[in-house]
Amino acid sequence: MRTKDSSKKEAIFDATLRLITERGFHDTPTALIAKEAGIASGTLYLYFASKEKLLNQLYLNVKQNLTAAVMAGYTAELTLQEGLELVWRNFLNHCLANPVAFAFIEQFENSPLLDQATLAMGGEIFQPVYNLIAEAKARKVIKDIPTNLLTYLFFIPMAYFVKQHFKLQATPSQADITTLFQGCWNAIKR
Amino acid sequence: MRTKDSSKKEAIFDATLRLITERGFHDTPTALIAKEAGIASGTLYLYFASKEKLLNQLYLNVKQNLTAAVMAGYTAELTLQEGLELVWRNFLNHCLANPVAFAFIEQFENSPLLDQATLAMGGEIFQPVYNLIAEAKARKVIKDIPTNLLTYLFFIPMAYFVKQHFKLQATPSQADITTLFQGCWNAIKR
Amino acid sequence: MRTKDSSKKEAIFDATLRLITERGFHDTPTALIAKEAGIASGTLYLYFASKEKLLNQLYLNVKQNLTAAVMAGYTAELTLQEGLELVWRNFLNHCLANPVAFAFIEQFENSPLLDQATLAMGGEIFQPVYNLIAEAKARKVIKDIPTNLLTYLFFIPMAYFVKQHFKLQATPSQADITTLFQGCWNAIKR
Amino acid sequence: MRTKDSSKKEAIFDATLRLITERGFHDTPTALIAKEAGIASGTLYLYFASKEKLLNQLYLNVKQNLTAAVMAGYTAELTLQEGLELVWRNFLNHCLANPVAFAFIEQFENSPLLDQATLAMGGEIFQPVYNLIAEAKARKVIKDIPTNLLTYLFFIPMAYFVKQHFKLQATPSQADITTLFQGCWNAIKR
DNA sequence: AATGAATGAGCATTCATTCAT
DNA sequence: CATGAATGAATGCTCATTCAT
Repeated sequence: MRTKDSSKKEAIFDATLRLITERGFHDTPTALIAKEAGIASGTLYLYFASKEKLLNQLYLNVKQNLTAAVMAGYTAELTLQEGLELVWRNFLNHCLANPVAFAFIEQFENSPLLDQATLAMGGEIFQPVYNLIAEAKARKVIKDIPTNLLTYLFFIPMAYFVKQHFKLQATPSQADITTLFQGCWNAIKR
Repeated sequence: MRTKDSSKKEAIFDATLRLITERGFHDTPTALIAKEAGIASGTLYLYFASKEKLLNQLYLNVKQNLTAAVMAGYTAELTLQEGLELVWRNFLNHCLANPVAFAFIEQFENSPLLDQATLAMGGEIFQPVYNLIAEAKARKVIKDIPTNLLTYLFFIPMAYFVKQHFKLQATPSQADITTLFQGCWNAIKR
Repeated sequence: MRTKDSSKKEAIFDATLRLITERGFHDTPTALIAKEAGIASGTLYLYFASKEKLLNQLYLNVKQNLTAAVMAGYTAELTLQEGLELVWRNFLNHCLANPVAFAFIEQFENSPLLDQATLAMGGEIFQPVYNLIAEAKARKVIKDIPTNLLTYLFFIPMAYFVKQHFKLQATPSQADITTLFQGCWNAIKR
Repeated sequence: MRTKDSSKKEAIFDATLRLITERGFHDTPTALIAKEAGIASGTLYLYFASKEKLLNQLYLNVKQNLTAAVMAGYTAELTLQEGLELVWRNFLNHCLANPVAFAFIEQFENSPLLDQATLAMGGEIFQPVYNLIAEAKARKVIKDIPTNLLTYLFFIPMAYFVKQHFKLQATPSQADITTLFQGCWNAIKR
């Protein structure tokens, strides 16, 4: 008996991520995913119940990695403002370093394949970041307005910025990044 | 007066828009679009060379309507700050009033079906809005930073805000809208 | 005493019989049979060369049990007429008590999976019953017509009767049973 | 526009009937049915919603033909006994002439693919035959026992007889047929 | 002997597009 | 112009069977 290798799950995730962002959900047959992952087409169904389930699990996996990267290096030693900037830059850097992952999240969140349960879990994954925002608000470092609005103002322009660069296959300049951060910060600071 | 042709094209656009946002690209067969548009399935191909072309043309059409709505009511009498707020609120209101159209733009921009030529034309359509931003920048009403960054900071959080409300089927409060506008404005103002 | 092997074979037979009659041939994967039998999917192939072989062997096994039950209690003390009635009622009772087994025989005999060799062996298994018929014929208790016709006339209406009751999940009344026996008997008696 | 030809439905029925009885339900892919029917694989779905629906409709069609054949030539001029014999022989002759159709009915009635609605309709189709039996009973030509039992006693042995001959690819003798009829008649006559 | 992960051929069904009418 | 029947390539998924452990 061969043992069910968890590395195989990773291989499937990798192949899927690459193919989906290159070709879209449609036009990415499971047979192709399997081939790229180096397994037989049927084997995929040993690890995932359906293509849809695979995609949803991949989404969670990618989002988990994103959150981990975003919170990396955060310690209580940092001031809240420093912490927020760290998080903002971590987010940006992770997206730039993993444009495929980020493109997938964007694409999948706008797709009917994302099921409600996964959406909910995806929200929870991001909780650490929301907590940081909430604390900064409580400590009066940033404006006292709804947390979701703070998130939109602080992160979304940057996310869109990254997406545009990915689409155009361009690399953003440090100057632009700093300018953008200033703008995002001004939007929420006290 | 519309010719017979263009009215049929409109019918196809309408049907497509509704179906796509309800069911997604992948679950919207051309046969269904034709049926909803009140024509035979083959007739669709007299007006559009392929499903992909139809979608790209629809995208342009929707974006055109959005731009028109965004610039509605703008006159030289307004100060630039007043003009920007008008434009911002027009954008928001149009999206809220046409959530289907907006959802389609979002979904399509994150899809590999959007071809490069259409993407470029879509950018041009929005030119009037960019011009306003550029002028405000030149007149030192807002920061002197790249126009694209200004656009992201000023519009994108609001667009995302609308999208979230659409997903949750909720109506945003006037208070949130005003708060959000303040944030967007703070991000770009001098 | 059963060896370890034969008990496993029995377990496979039991599981197959139950599953096939519940779900039909086409919806009963070998993997499920193995699971229900408490063995690994590969193990099944240590006992049977293929699914088809398993089914054919099961058919023989079930038919053997049926024949044994049908002849149970038969002794030389009985008159031939009494013997035939005993056999007829044994048949009916066994089928009612084992509707799953009977349904399987019916289903399998009408399936292309039944191979010629098995069909022939199945006929031989029933030989004791044919012998009884033949003897009754020789002793002029029943009509002097081909034995196979006698079998059809005497048994088949009852078999069909049981099948209908199984399909409708109903239990036949004693009155109907007696009436039916009278009919079957009238068909063959001198 | 090509017109939806009803002869195509017939062609599909014919091809299905032949293939199913030759190879069984499994091992008869829709693609093969289509090929044999001289149409493209997708075309089949223009005429039948699914393979299962096709099979159920075919069953009804075949049963209808059987009933029509069974009642052929029946007139009020005949005595009830003559009528019953006509019907019995019609049944036999139709089955012998259309062994494929008969094998299909048998196979399908023992399959989980037969849906409840079709089963019910199939019963109704046979109503004329039941009526004849009921009338003969009322007129005291045959025994006063439940109609279903009369049907089993009168028809089922013959049906089984035909099935055996079909399986063995043999042709029954006139002598056997007459003998069998005598038996069936004795089973139900007053 | 036993396991169960792995295989890959095979199948029902869909759908963008074509074309005879 | 318009129709909708016809096409057939493509796809997600199943399952009997094999084989490394």
